[in-house]
Formats: sequence, C-alpha cells, structure tokens
Amino acid sequence: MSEEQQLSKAYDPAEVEAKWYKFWEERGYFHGDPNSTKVPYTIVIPPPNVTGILTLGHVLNNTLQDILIRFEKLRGRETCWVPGTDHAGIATQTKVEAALRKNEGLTRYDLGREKFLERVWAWKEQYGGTIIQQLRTIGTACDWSRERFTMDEGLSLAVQECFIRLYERGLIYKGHKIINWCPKSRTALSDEEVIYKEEAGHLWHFRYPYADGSGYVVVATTRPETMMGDTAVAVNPNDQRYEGKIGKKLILPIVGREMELIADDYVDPAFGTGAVKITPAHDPNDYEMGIRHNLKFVNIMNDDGTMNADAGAQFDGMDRYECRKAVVAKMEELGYLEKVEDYMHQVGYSERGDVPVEPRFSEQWFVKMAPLAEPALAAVNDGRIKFHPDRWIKTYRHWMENIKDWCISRQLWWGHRIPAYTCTKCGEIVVAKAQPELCPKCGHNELPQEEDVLDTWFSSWLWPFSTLGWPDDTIELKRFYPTQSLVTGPDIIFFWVARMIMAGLEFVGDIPFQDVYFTSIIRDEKGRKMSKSLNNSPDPLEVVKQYGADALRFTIIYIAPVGQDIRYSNEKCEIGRNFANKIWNVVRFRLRQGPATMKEPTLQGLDNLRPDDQWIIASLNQAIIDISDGLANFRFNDVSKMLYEFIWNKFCDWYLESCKPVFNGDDEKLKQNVLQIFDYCLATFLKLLHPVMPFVTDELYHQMGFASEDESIMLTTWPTPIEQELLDKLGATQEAVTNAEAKFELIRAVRAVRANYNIATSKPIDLIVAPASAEVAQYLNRDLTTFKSLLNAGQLDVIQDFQPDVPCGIAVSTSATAYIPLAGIVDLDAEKARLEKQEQELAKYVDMINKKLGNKNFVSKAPEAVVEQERAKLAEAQEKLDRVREQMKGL
RNA sequence: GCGCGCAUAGUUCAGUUGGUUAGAACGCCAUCUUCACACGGUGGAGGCCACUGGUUCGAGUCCAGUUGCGCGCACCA
Repeated sequence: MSEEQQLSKAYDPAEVEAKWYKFWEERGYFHGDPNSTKVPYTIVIPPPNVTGILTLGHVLNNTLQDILIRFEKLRGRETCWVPGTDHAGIATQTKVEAALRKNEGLTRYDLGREKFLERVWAWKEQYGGTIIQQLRTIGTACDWSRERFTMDEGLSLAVQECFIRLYERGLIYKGHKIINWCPKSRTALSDEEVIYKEEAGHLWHFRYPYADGSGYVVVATTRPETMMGDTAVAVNPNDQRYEGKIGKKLILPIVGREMELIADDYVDPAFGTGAVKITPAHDPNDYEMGIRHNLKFVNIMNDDGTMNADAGAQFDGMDRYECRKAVVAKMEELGYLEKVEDYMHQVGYSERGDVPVEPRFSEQWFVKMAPLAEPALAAVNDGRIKFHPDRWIKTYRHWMENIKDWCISRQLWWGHRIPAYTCTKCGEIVVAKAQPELCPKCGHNELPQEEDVLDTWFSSWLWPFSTLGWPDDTIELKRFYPTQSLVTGPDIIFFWVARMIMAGLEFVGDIPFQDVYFTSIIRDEKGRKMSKSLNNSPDPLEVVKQYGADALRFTIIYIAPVGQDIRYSNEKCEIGRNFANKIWNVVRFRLRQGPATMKEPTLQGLDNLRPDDQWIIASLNQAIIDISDGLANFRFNDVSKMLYEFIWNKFCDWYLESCKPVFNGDDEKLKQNVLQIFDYCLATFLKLLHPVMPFVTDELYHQMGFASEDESIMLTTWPTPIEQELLDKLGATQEAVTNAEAKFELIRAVRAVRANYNIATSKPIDLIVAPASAEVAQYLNRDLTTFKSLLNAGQLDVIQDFQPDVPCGIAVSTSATAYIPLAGIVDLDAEKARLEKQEQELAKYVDMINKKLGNKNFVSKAPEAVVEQERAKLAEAQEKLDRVREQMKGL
C-alpha cells in the first residue's frame, strides 16, 4: 500500500461525526453575529418539550432546518438558528407528579405549590438537556449560545408584557363559560387540545313523565350520568308531536325535580325522539339554551370527573362512567328505560391526558381572538407569508375566519402564573408585573395573585421574538427579526403557526417569518402513525449508531415527498449509508492518484479537454443550477435525488471510469488536466452535498486537502454557475452533452451484447465501430483511448462503412453500429432474436411518430418547435431502424 | 355534513407550467470478486398511470363525475 492510501475500504461514520460536531461547535461556526454586515438569515427552532426525547419527526424537521441554515451560510448570509425548549405545562407536571407518587407516595398537594415547583425545576435540570444533546448527534448547526427555555427569566417577562398589553387593549378577559375540562389533569383546555375520536356508544331512550300524570316524553341521550343535572326538556317549536304540550311540567326521574318542556329551534325534530334533555352545566349547546331560557344550572360533577352531592346521595363520589351504569340500571328498575340503541359518535379526548374531556362550567381567562386574526389572515392572503405547500393556506384561512376565543388559563402549577391580582375587599382586578401594594380602587392592601398559570402556547406564540430579547429593543431583534423560514408540522398550524403570526404582528408590528415549510408526517412501513403503544417508533440515536447521522439525514430527505406522509423503516437508511460509502470511495480512489492538484480547485488554465471532460463540466454546471434552485425553493426531496443522480450516475458511473485510462496512462500533461477537473468536480459536489450530509463532506474535504486542518467546508462559498464564456472556451456545451450521451448509449449497447454472450466485463474484446455519420466518426476519434477503456476493447477500429466478413455480435445504437467478431461463439438465432426485438420496438416507435406527423391537425396546430422535434426524432429512429434491418438481412 | 390530500412497476415513491418510447430506489433474475466501492459493477424482466366521461392536434399531467383509502374541521342530544 502506498502511503496516501489511508482511507479504510468502507466508510465508518461514528468517529468522523463526533469529531466534526465538536470542531464546528467549539470554533463558534454556528454563532449568528448581529454585528455582521452580511444579510441575516434566521430560523427559530420549533421548541421541543423540555422533557422530550428525540424522535424521527424531530430528525426530519431539524434536518430540513439545518439544510437551510448550512446552505444559506455557504451562500454568504449571516445565519442564526435559535434553539431551545418549551416547558410543556401539562406534560411536564404530569411526569413529575407521577414520579412523586411512585417514589415517595406523595401528591403535589402534599408538597404545596412552592416545594412542588422546586421539584419540577430539579427535574428539568436533570432531564431537560436530553433532547438538546440528542439534536447535536444529527449535526444541527444551532447557535447554542442563544439557547432559550420558555420559562427563562427573559421569556417570562415577555409573557407578562404580552398579557398586560392584551389586557389593557381589552383583548384578555376573565369570564364564566363552558370550557373543555381534563378530569385527569384537572385543568381547563383550549378547543385545540381536544381530539375527537369516533367511538361505539349507545343512545339511551328515557321516559320523563309529565307532572300531571298524562304520560311521558321520551328523550334520547348518550350521557345518562348527566341527567341529574337536567333542568328542562326541549323540543322543536314546529314539532307537531308536541303541539300543545309546550310549557307542561315534567318530573325528572330519580331526582324528582320539576322542570318544563320548552321549545327551541335548535332541536332537530328528525333526530332521536325529537326531545332533548337539557343539562346547562354540562353541555355547551345546553348551556346556550340555558341562557336563552333562563334555566337553572346544576353542576353535578367534581373536577376529577366524579359525581358530587348534587348528583344525589346514591351517586355522590362515583366515577362518571360508573355512574352512567348506575343511572341506567336505576332507570330500568324504575321502568323509565324505553330502549337502548347502538350509536357511533365522536367523543372528545384530552390531547395530553388521553381521557374524555368534560364540558365544564367555570371561570377562566380568555383571549379575544378576532381582532388579532384579521391582520394575521391578511399577511398570508396577500403573500407576505408563504406556505409550502400552499394548500395549507385554506386550512389556515378557515380556522382564522371562524376563530373562537382562546381559553388560556390552566389549573396547573408549572407554567407562567397569571399576572393578575384581585382585591379581596372590592374585587378589583389589577394586571401588573409585580405584586401591587394597595388596591388602586379602594386602597385595600390584600391582593392575592391568580393561582392559575397560562397555557404553554401562550409563551410559544412569542417564540420568534421573545428568544431575540423582546420586549427590549435588542440588536438581535433588529437584525434577526423577522426570521426567514419556519419548518414545522402541519399538525400545529393552529396551536402555533397561526398564533405566532398574530403575536408577531400585534407585538412587534411585523410578520414573524417569511416562509413556512410544513413537513411530512412519518409513519411506519405499514403506514401507521408512529406511537409509543405500537412500539413502532425507532430510536434515532440507534439509527445513527447503525448507519450514521449523514445516512439518516440523506435517507429521510430522499424518502420524504413534499406534503405527503413518509413511510419509514430503518432498512431504508441503507440508501444514505451506501451513498456516503460511495463518496468515501471516490476520494479513496482519487487519493491513490496523488494529492489534490490545488487547494481550492478551479477550472483556470485548462486546455485540450477530452469530450468526457467537457461533458462532466457541463453536467456539473447544470447540477449547480438545479440544486441551488431546489434548495432556494424548499424542494428538498428533488435536491437529494439530483445529488444522488449527479454523483452516482454521472460522476461515478461514467466520469470516474473515463478518467481511469488517463490516470493509468503516461501522458503527464493530460493527467494533470484531468486531475484538476476531477478535483474541481469533487470539491464542488462536496459543497453541494454539505447541507444534507455535513459530516462526511467536511471529512472528505479535508482528506482531499481542499481545506487545511483549521478550516472547514462550512466556511467555503457555495458553488455558483460557471460563466458562459468559460464554458464556451472549455467546450462544455450542450452539444458536448448530447454527443457524450450518444456515446454512452453505444457503449451500453455493446455491453448488452457482451452480457448476451456471457463475456465477462473484465475480458477485453475486439470490435469495429461503424459511425452513422462523419461527425460521429470525428467525435469518437477525438478520444479513442477513453472510448476503448469504457468498452474494455482489445482492438478497436472506427470504420465508417464497415462490412463484416466474419460472424459478429451486433450492437446498434443511435449514433453507430458496433461489430464484435465472435468467430465460433456467435449464436445466430440469439443474434436474430435480439435484433428482431429491437426492430419491433423501433418500428412501433417510427409508426407512432409517422401517425402523429400524418395528422394534419397536429402539424398545423402544434407549435412549430414540437413538430420539428418530432421530425428529427423520426429521422433518427428511421435511420437506426434501417441499420437494424440491414443487419437482419445479413444474418 | 364541509374542506384537503392520495390512487403510477412486486414494494415505497418521482414525474415542475399538457409535448422523447412513463422514471428512480428497494426487491427480483442473470452475471462478474475487476487494480475506489459486494454498502459494488454490468446486463435484464416487470406498468390499461384506480374507473368513466370531457377539453385538446396531443392527457399520467387539465376539467367533471365515480370508487377506494387517509387527514382536518364541524357536529343532532
């Protein structure tokens, strides 16, 4: 082995990846400098839950952000990617409570608020860094010096400021409403935190007797346990079945309460029995009706989903589902159960608690959303903010146009405590950053703070500017706001994206970001959502260990179509691993030819290029254009395919093979020329690939000596298209591409003949190539050495009008016919069969074009260029067909 | 009920404004350890582009409808 042979045969990512991340981070390459004169490019990370661990969803999401950041940095922008985590109120508090119960047998109430919060902070310190650390393993170029947490002092001040401003504008209010209540977490939820699941339930038909003994009304319900809270029965005023009965008194069974039969348009006479039991304190629609008809509100449940004393002594303390059974049994026993039907319906579940939510009448804090929504809707409608894919605009628009007030208070301890103080004497509410000494209204000195905290999203919606120092007018805010791109999942378009747009416009007076890229949802290979219960979510860290971070990054981009779900399986990472290995081996091959020709390879000083050199330069130039364009337009999937196509199918399959005879030859001048081009291509595609596969590209950039030890590919500049003048001078033209591709077609045709006769690729063959034209002859003669090498030819002759006098294997391509003298082994039948097949295909094709051109409408209506193209295709195919037929005759 | 999306090779998916004989990856078949790579090379098989109409000289691509699947929103107890 020569000394430059230092690369192992296969790429092993583990060591390389650890080394480079440390190198980049320690040298501060990820830092965004607000004093830089470069144009800024900012992204704020969608903050993962502080207690969370890395999932494939995070990998996809953060890889995309990293690609954008690395690309824009190379393109010369001052990039700043702000990372951080959110405090995830319910999730975190639940976790700590569970641990407390398990380890010490205590509840949060045993500890008290203050002590409990100390425990949560301790938990956060211990486990909170996990996901942040894990993100580093996939290479994210986050500016860690700017890492933020939604409960940080600065961000907490931002939350207070925002609350106070909205309150003063009259957009925050406290009021009694029916809200979604999670009996497990014992807190209010916003409408968005309720997930509806279709469930098989029942429709129970109950008889409610008239007080005068004149029979009964049958009501249908899915929730018998709420009947103790009934204060009326409603029917449609136009329902003839109940004509004359409106206003009659009914006796609520079990309870014995007297209530009225009322009429309301809300009731659908076609559904069930046309009579609805009304429970104003336990159903949002009934609540509205309760207001309209001035009904009594009877709350029969505790905050944990058990029944209270108002439900009656026999049900007091029972769980709501236990009570359901008991009520049904009791009604049946009393003879009031008419029938039970199976019924499919939607049941709202708490997103975090995963238990059915309970509509609950209570006093909460709300944000009036309509005034905030209006400008936010306009920002998307007029294109100041773009969505990718843009169909999400419809979803956004629909939500914004039907927006409801946001319930922001949570009956939790972990979170931002509401900065409101109520005077115990006069009830005056003071909203302020600090505890007021005296009530401004009555002068009383007792004003306890609200016990409740704010919804976590009430801090997240400030994230794009609170992380940059708002409400202070910081240099970061000036330079890095508005941010450029947001990459997130479409599942939080309401929770987060929409609210950030509202907050940005309201508090900073400008949009928070220009582009929103919505990622795919990752499913398993069977198309199921990844979930803990199915145990089908692979651990990304294991995947990284097995395949490498670059491989995972590349693969996930390669399999992620825009706006569609991804079907992921670990085995797919072989795509990325194999690709990394391929590139590794290109460099391994290259280093065997000696050190790099120059430190930062250029195309300067080249002359006398081979046709294949011209072809690869033209192809590379196209790749630069297409890949840059793809990245600038969020077409990540396309970019991964273009990179793969250029590097593997063009550079490795053809160019590298084309270079071998030169590298092994003794024309030193030529060799230097070709090495320079090789290096130029290599350096360029490593840069193009770097945003997607940062580790292996920096490693190889150094292995090649394109960067010295204390430099990095991260600090180089993004390849720009080659100037037209230089392309022309080098001969890297479209014509060079066309000619080379025709040559490759010919080589493939010869290889097919080879395969047909089972002649090993390694065995040289003699052959005669008969070009279809003088131009082709001239082209091929320009570089017979390479041509011969690609064919692995022993003796090669280019003879324009060749007539074979011995039995030959025959390969017909568009530009030439190749004859392979195979005395003794030519199988005439096989030869005939192969030519016949080719003849049939060509004849069909020629026929098709002939028909097209024979169509007067086509010729007169299609654009001239298209017709011309068809004519050219026909001529070419016809010529080829003639040659195939000629060969068939010869057999 | 309203809205959105999807249906293309055995599988997973590309196919940009309508215009080469519809592509890739994986898998499959054959073959080769050849001096970068078997995580590889070479060659090959495999498709009524869900269905029915329409627009057009021309439709996988545009339009309408049908079927099937997925998602979101709103729900009548």
